[in-house]
Amino acid sequence: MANDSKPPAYVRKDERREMIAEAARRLIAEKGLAALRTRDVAERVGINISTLHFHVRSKAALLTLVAETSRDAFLALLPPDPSPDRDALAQLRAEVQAFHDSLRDRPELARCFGQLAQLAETDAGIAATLEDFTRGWAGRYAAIIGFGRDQGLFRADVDPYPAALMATGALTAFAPRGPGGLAQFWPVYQEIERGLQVRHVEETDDAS
Amino acid sequence: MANDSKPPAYVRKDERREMIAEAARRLIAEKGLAALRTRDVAERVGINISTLHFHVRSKAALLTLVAETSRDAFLALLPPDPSPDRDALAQLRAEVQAFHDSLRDRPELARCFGQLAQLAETDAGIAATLEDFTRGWAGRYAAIIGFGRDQGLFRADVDPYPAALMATGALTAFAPRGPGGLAQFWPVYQEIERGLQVRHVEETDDAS
DNA sequence: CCATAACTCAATCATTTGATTGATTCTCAC
DNA sequence: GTGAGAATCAATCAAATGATTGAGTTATGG
Repeated sequence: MANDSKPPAYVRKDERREMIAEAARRLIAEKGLAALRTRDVAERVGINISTLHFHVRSKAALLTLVAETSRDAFLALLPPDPSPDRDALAQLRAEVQAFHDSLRDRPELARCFGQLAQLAETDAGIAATLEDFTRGWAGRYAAIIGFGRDQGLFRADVDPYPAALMATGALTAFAPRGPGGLAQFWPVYQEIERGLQVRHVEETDDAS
Repeated sequence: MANDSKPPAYVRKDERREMIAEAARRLIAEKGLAALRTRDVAERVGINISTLHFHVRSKAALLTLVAETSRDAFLALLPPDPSPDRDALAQLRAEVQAFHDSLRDRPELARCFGQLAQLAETDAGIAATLEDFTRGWAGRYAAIIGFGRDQGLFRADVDPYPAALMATGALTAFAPRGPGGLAQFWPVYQEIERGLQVRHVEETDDAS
């Protein structure tokens, strides 16, 4: 035995890069992007700094790698693409459930996005990666909300894209240590859902 | 004349600290917290590094100063405190308008909060400053929404605090260079408002 | 088995960066 | 005016940090 205590010393480039990205992602989520040091990343992976630089040219390249792999990892957690043929409310709930689970099981992902956003100001590549992701993600919500409106489940006067920005924006607020962790996640979602749905019997009997 | 080209060389401690905080705030908003250098702050203020350290003990103290002054500056921009005696919808709109204007006129403030959030993990003082602010800010929305419910303007089944988190979360998403700047700000608010308000005539005539 | 490529590391560099020291200049109460 | 305190700066330090060099070590195709 004694092979579980000794990870393989030699690892293929692709796999090593993934290990490096994962370590960097966690460190960013833990201590913040401002405190990210290439040395710390190497140490967490269990390799020498020069080995890290062999696999990832520079710190900027490392951040690009983190952005791309985080985006891919996050997208892989999403449910099937929106469809007009399925119940929109169920699709919305599945979408939100997937996001909730990602916050619970892989909090580094969403936190990384928040941290990397500050690089978007100066790094065009990261900006593109992030914007593509954000647009695509909100786009899924917009599609579902549009289907729900057409299905008569959601308000007829709902504007899908702004409503999608509202929903994703509200939920994104839970990424960086949400108010009381995830305790308020579902109550907040309940408000989103109630706000979108058609209400059938609502009377104003005390109007002056 | 020629007094507009030569700022006073000697400035009182309080004022200098405010100048330093303002410069740091802008730099954080521009290049991100990760790229903040005490040298750059001093340069922007137009003073020597040692002068900066004379006024602000350390970089950590600088960040604490930035957090506190940003909180104060932001709170000073808010409308009068919520009241059950005034129209809740008008109060909500005033609150959102104030936030919108702060994003437009002093974007450093909201951006700084986002950047400083990453320090909350390790710095308890900054964490407290930020959390106090967030709780208080969302609390205003919760109060207004509660009043609106009691006034019959908002849904009877609205849960004020989660709804407030939904609203502030959705609007906060515009702080770090929102999707297309502030272009989508009011459409998103429209969705929030519609979601909160009571709807009077909504029929389901195609139910199966 | 061997040679080549792929991977790893110890040692080191050149800058950057937060911070200090001690001298200098300005302000203001008296 | 003048002296004491407040504010400023040039010069410098020590540590941190991104990156490189060149010499090992391991895997793999032939």
